[in-house]
Amino acid sequence: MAARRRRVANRWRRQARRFGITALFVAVAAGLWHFQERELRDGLSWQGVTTWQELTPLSFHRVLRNDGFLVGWSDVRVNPLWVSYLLHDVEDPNAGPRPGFQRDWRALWPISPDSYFGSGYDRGHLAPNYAIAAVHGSAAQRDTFLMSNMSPQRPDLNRRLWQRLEEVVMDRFVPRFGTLQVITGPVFPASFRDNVLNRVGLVEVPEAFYKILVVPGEEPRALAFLMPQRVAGDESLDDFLVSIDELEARTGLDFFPQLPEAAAVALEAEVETAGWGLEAVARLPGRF
DNA sequence: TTTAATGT
Repeated sequence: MAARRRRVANRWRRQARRFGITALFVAVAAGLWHFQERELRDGLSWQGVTTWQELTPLSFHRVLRNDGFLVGWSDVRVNPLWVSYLLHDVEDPNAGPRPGFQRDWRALWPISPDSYFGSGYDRGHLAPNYAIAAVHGSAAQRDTFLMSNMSPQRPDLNRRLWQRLEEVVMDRFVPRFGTLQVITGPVFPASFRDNVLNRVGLVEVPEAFYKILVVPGEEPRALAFLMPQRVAGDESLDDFLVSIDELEARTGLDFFPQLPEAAAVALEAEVETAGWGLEAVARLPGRF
């Protein structure tokens, strides 16, 4: 009788030890994953990964790590709230042929490549095809065609004004400064009714789009644009300059959470165009 | 320098 009780107790002890070892292994593996993931994210962002100022259902998002860029994906708005990437000067910039749009299976909702069909909106890249492909290669280029990198854009914005801005960034600013951190994304209407109803299928339609350019360094400089959906397309780019503070107020995001307060004030409070040579490129004609 | 994308 006593021998049998001892056998049972021993079996339980062995089970407990086995469970403990498994739990320890899982904890260590999760810790290693977390540490490595944080390193990889930090390598794709300047002064910290963009996050919300206050956590609400509309500001909640999760970070999708792609080849060459990060996406702050919202399953509530069914949009990227921001994308973040680095561009640097390359010898012979060129991109392969456009690989075609793909569903992103990490998204909660089924957003297929044809889900904008007949809506009157373009599948607008946030992380751009050409610049990402030229700097980060063809695997990164394929990732820019994931539907998690798209937001509904009016054709006159996407193909004209926004395209001109993307071209100036890659062809003028990147060679001029060597390295550029870019954060870009949509701005949504304040009206809850629009948030719920103004959608292409499941995808909420933004009212505007922002793009932030930062030249990293001891004394970083930044330029920020806010462009509405309805544009003619041939406007001067400097018509759309805003401060980063204004974009943080409109989006509820903190774009550079590790930037010290004094540096943030210097960089974000005012529109400062000195040194960018914007006047020379603000009216360059579109490609299409 | 076809770096945007639709609809056929």
